[in-house]
Parts: sequence; C-alpha cells; structure tokens
Amino acid sequence: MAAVTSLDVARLAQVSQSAVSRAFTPGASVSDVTRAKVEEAARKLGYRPNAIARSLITRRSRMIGVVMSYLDNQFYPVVLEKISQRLQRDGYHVLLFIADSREADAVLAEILQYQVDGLVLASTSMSSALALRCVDAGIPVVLFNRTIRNSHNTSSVTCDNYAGGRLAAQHLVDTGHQRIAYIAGMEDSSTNLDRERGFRDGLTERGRRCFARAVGNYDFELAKTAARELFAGGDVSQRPDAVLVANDHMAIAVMDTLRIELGLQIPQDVSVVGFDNVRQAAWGSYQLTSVEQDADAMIEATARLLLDQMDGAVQSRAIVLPVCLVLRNSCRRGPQP
Amino acid sequence: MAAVTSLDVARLAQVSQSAVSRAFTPGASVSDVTRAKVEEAARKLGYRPNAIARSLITRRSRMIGVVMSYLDNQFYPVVLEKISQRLQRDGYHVLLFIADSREADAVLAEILQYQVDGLVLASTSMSSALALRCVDAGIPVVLFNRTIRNSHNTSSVTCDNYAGGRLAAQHLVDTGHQRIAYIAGMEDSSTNLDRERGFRDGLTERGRRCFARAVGNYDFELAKTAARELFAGGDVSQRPDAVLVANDHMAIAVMDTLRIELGLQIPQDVSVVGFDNVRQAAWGSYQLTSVEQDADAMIEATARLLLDQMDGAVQSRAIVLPVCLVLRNSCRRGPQP
DNA sequence: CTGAAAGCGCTTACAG
DNA sequence: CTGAAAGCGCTTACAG
Repeated sequence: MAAVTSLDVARLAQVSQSAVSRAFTPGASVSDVTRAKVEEAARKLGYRPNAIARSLITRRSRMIGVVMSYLDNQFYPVVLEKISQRLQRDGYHVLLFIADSREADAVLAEILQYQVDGLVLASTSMSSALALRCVDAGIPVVLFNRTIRNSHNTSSVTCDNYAGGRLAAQHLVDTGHQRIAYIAGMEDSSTNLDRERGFRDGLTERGRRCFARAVGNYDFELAKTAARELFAGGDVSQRPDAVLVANDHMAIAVMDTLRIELGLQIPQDVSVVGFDNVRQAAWGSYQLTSVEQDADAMIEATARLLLDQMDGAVQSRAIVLPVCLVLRNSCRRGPQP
Repeated sequence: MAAVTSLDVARLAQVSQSAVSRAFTPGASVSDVTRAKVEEAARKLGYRPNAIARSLITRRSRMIGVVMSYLDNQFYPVVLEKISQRLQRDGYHVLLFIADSREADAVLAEILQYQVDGLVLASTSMSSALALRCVDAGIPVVLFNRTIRNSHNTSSVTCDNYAGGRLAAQHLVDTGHQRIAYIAGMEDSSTNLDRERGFRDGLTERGRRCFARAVGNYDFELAKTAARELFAGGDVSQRPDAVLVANDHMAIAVMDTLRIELGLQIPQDVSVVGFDNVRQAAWGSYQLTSVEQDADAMIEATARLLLDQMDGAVQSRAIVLPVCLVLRNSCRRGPQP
C-alpha cells in the first residue's frame, strides 16, 4: 500500500533514480537498455509517476480550473464534457468548481492554491472582479460565453450574441409578427445585454419596437413566471404574438407554460424563438426555432486560446464566433393568414 | 508574477517559515501576535499557500476523481453539480474525467498519477476490471449508480433498481395494461440488469409476461429506433399498450417518437413509464410517470461513504436506497374504458 | 509558542 | 548516456 516511488524502481532496476525519471519523460535521453530495465521494474512494482511531485518541480500542474454554475441549462454539461475531452487530448485535466455566487470568493482562493495552469470561467454568476483577480494573479484565463466590459486584457470566447438577437428580431418581423416580446436572462449578464441590444436594434431597423418585456433570469421557474406576466392580459390583441427568449432553457419553460397553462397553440397563436440551440430544442415536443451558438467551435477556440496563452505565445484576445438561425416549428414561417 | 512563497512572507513578517506555515494551518499552535504579523505580510504580498506542495508532504491531495461519461443524460450533470458542491463543503475538489470507453485505460493511469484521495465511478461504460484496479491500487472507490458482480470489496451506492422495475411492472398491470413491453438500456449494465429483472418478476407475480422487448442502450437515438421496432407491427392489437423504458432519457425519446412519428396518443393509446425521475420528466410536454431514484440521497450516501473510507473508518459497503413511483400523465391510471 | 532541519517524490542542470 | 546533487514549497516532529 505504501506508494512505490521512483527510488524503489531504481533499486530494483539497478539504475539511478534519475534514470527512472528520464525513462518516464518523453524525449529525455536514455538508452534503450536502461529504459527497458526501468520499464520492467516499474511494471513489477506497479509504479506510476507522482504527478503532484512533478507539478511541484516543473511548476506546471497540467490542471485547468473550470468554473461553472447551474448545470440545469443543458448548454453547460455539453460544454463541460467536450472541453474536458479536448483538454485531456492535450494532457490536461479539469479541476471543476461549481460556483454558488455567494461562495465565489472562497472558491477563487482554492483555485489559486491548486496552481491550475489555466482557467475557464463559464459561470455567469461569478463577478467580473473575481475574474480580473485571476488575471492579476498571472493565470491565463478565458471567459467562456461571457465578456467583461472595458477589459482588454481578458480573453473571451463568445458567439455573436448581438447578431443573434438582431437576426431573431428581423426574422420575427419578416414572418409577419406584430407584437414581439422579449424575455430576458440575467439582466446584467453580457450575453443578455448583447442579445437584447441586438433584438432591439433589429426591430428598430424594421421600424418596430419591443412590444413587451419580462425577466426570467436564465432560470426555468422564473421563465414560467415571466411568460405568465407577459400573457396575463385579457384581450388577445393585447398579448404578444411572438416572443424571443434569451436562451433555450427558458424558452422550453415558456413553451410549456403557454401551451399547457394558457392553452395557446404554438406557433398558431404565438411564435417562440430561443437562443443556444441546445439538444432539447430539437426534441419533437418543442421543435424550437433557435439562434445557434456553435458549442464545438467555441470549445475549440477556448482550448486553443488557453493553450496559446499558457505557452506565452499570445496575449489576450476576444473571439466572437458567428451564429445562425435554425428554423423549426415553434415559429410561424409566413405572415398570419 | 514569480509566485510568492511562505519564505517571502516569513522574511517580510520577520518570523520563521514554519511560523507562516502554522498561521495557515487550522489548529496549529501560533500566538495571536505572530499570526497577525503573518497575515498582514501575506496580504501585502498576495500570498496563497501552494496546495501542490502541501499535497506532496501530507500525502493527501484533497482531490476526488470523478469519472463520468455521456452527460446528455440529465441525471448525470445534476449529480456532478451536487457532488462537487457536497465535496467542496468538506474541502475537497473534483478532478473530472470523461471516460470514452476506448481510452479508459489511459484515463485510469492519469487518475492514479494525480494521487486523488478517492474516486467516484459514475460511468456505465468503464469496465469493471478498471474499477477493481483502482481498488487494488489502494484508493477508496465508490461506484455510483452501478455495481460490480461478485465484488464484496467494492463500495457502491445505487437505488433499489430491482424494486423499481417490479413496482413499475405491477403498476402497469394493476392499471389494466395488457401488452407490456420493455426498452432496455445497456444490456450488461448493472442498472439495466436489475431493472429488467425486477420488471420481469413483477409481471410474473401478476401472472403476466413481457410482451415485447427492444434495446436502446441508454442512448437517445437508439431509443427512438427501439420504439420504432416495437411499434412496427400493423395491427393495433399486436402492439404494446404500455412500455417501461429503462431510463427517462430514453423514455423522452420514445415519447417523441410514438407521438410524432407514429401518431399515437399517450396515454390513451400507449402508456410510458421511465426510470430516474430526472427534471425533464416533470416538463409539461412529457409529464412522464417515472421511478424516482433520489439523487440527493445517493449523493449524500456517496460522499459519506467515500469520506469514511478515506478516514479508514469503514470498509466497503453496498448501499441501496429506496425508490418510489412518481405518477404523472404518461400512464393511464385505471383500466382502459 | 517558536525556529532549524528533514523530507515528501519528483526534474534537471552539471559533470563525467 | 548516466549519476550525484540541488531544489520545487510546503508540514511536522524535535528541541528549546
């Protein structure tokens, strides 16, 4: 049970401890015969190099901290799975931090103590100040699916949220909708800010205005409440005939509420458009028209950017990826009959 | 940028390096005045103890490896989020491994190198042999939502999958269903084996047999294929009037397929029962009757068991938690009119 | 309570 | 190619 160390292997193989270390270091200079002796002894003893000790001396832990919150929104588990696989491919591992907003400070301290080589911040709820502190601590950071205002030394990868909002708004106008509403996510989040601004500008360009607005805070239950608010009015002509919802997770809650609680038909009575194009958007019961943000491209960009920063090859950059609108059946395709 | 160490703090505070270490060790004997000096110096320098160095000397990394695969099944992200929070509460952190079955060997080697203090194996696809190798390596392991046959020195936490299958079968019989089918998950997984055995025994006790069976492998798309197979027959009286699906993730795919592709009404034409009671089961569009496995209880039991094993307080144990059937609208409640 | 010293298990100049 | 040695940044007996 006592851990077997390189010294144990060295003794058995009758070589120096350095030789053992070299045999396990790709590219180190060892003769084939030495390597063979070491490998045999290591196998006999069940030796595995201690990554902790290696980290201490090399000053590289090969761990990347990933900070997330609210995995209920299916966008994030998928991202987590893929980013973990992507980093594993390069020999890195994910140290996961779930950030309840209240304990973010403590979480940050722990991240720093663990000497992660880099950090992916994908939590909307973590404050910008904390993100900046990581940067100050000299750790390469990439913000995933969020940005920090006025911060040019922080890297970020987002999709073009503004363009997505604009695209959705114009599509709704062009398909004949008259009373277009918006259900917002967390109001101070960069994603919501950009999506909503794009939405408003898109309407303005078509000579329209936002008909009504409610806030769902990116939360499933609050999105239901927001839908009830928006459709509370008695008269049908006073109610929206289309809603852009700031993400799919909320849009699904909204669809259920409209159909089941309020007895509305989608898209006949009201069109719904979401954002993210998560897998559930394609589910038969929803068939949600959605602005797609390409998770694969975002992850690849994030990994690249982080690895490049860790190599010192690159300074911080803000990467914005294109979006497209995926048309499904939750949205009327032509002017109302 | 050069990391500040305890020695730097010691110099500034004019105390020994040991004193700095003690000031950051809860319960160590330091005078208030020394602690104050250290804390001030540490604050000035932005010092954080190096958790890697601490791990090396204490031989405890305070990291728990969590091995998962296929986060598409919403049961797992929720588990991951909660187990991470639960362990953070005790000062542990999650090192995440996504196990593609093909690279499981490499993954295992890496886990071992990282000196995790414990391991939660929640991946159905990872082979039993690998799990046992971890146990042999002397690292406390808890299997989550799976078991290994004939292995009494491996801890596991599951719900009572057998009882759940039985409960579902009897409920379907008692509510008047005549042709009850089963859609299996991964056929050699312990969860599927137990659920299916319970299902068959439940039917047998009521003097019935399984009407038809297909395999969905716990995969969304394959579950759709399985549903098509099961309902391919022309004559209605040749088709199932109820299906138990081995988990909710597949049950949702099945419901979509039955309703949208095959034009069937649920539950009028066919009842569907799932397993897990994930959040989506409660979504308005599904209202899926499901055998609930209590994720919170499973996580608490897993954390407790793992922590106890790491303390050496306890040997391995197999914990089986009770299930219950959550009735919703995907299942007819009385005999067919 | 405090400091000097040993040591955790590695990597990597350095000299041969 | 190889070995002896220093050192990564800590914790923790040990002695005072």
